[in-house]
Amino acid sequence: MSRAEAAELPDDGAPKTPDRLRRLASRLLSQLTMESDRLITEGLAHADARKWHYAVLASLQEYGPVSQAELSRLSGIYRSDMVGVLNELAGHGLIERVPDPDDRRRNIVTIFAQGRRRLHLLDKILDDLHDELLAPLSPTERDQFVQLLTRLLDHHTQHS
Amino acid sequence: MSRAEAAELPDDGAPKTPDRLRRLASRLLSQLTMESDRLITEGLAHADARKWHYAVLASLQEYGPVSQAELSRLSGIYRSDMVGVLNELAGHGLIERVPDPDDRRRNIVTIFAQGRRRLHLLDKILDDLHDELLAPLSPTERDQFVQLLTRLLDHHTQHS
DNA sequence: CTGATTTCAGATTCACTGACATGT
DNA sequence: CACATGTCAGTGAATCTGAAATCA
Repeated sequence: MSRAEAAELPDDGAPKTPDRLRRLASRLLSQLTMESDRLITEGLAHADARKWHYAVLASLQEYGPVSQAELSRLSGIYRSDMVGVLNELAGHGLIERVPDPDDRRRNIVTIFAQGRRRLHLLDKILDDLHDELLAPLSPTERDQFVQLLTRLLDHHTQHS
Repeated sequence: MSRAEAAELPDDGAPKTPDRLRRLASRLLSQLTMESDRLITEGLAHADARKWHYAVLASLQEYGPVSQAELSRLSGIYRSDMVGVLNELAGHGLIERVPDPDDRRRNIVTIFAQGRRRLHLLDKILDDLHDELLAPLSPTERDQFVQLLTRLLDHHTQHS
């Protein structure tokens, strides 16, 4: 903490850390996310899958049959984009979409056995990919990292 | 090392954490980064600035006059997109771009006094925005967070 | 001739909006 | 009437590719 001022003696103040750019949380976040997205997207592509496929299958597995709008909220996909994802999943025989007799606006989406198998496969793939993503961190640090991310995200999704 | 097999016992197995979706580091990262980007972009927009402006000005301040290609490496902007950013900055009288007499392919980019003033302003704005971004974390935790991000990013930019 | 620099023109991807038809 | 759902068409922004002109 003693080497970088002086750049502007009199009235400029600004004793900012020299390489402040490389410590900006927002920049680190977006750069790391780009690497992460690349890694995940490529990894899933080898299995001919996309991350939204996983998000939808996992949500279905966890919450049982739900409407598309509900799925949209659970998985974070826009309801306009959900259509395409479900078309792909249904095209591979992983899910089924049937009209809800109780509320005829809705489609009820159900996961098939084959979809569950697919989910398990993607689970394994994602495990490996996250091992690669978090490689430099110890198990404890990985937990810390996820904890910190979760708290930040919760804070920002609550206030909005 | 002891929890994740057994996935194949009778039929469904799947002892996966129930809300595994919400613990996936990659998902947390991209979701948080979206919030972060929104926050930063909007905040800077109030001062009629973009994040690349800051990145370029900060790089210039730190490394002195450099060529555009060098700036591109330092700030992370693509060479192709650097042109537009520099045009904007030059249009506001914040920087200067002159051909290098020693290597006539290059332009040498220099920051003006007004650019330095602008940089200090953006520094303050970004300080506040990061305070908002990291609000739920204590000072120690913020350091931890930045540390973790840095280590991860270093690891992945080295291996590629 | 290989390779670097600035620049432009365009592709691609993705979150996001708006609107419409249908139904509650 | 206001509001929710599924669908489609399209915008805007940002990353990234490719190539041309100039020069080392």
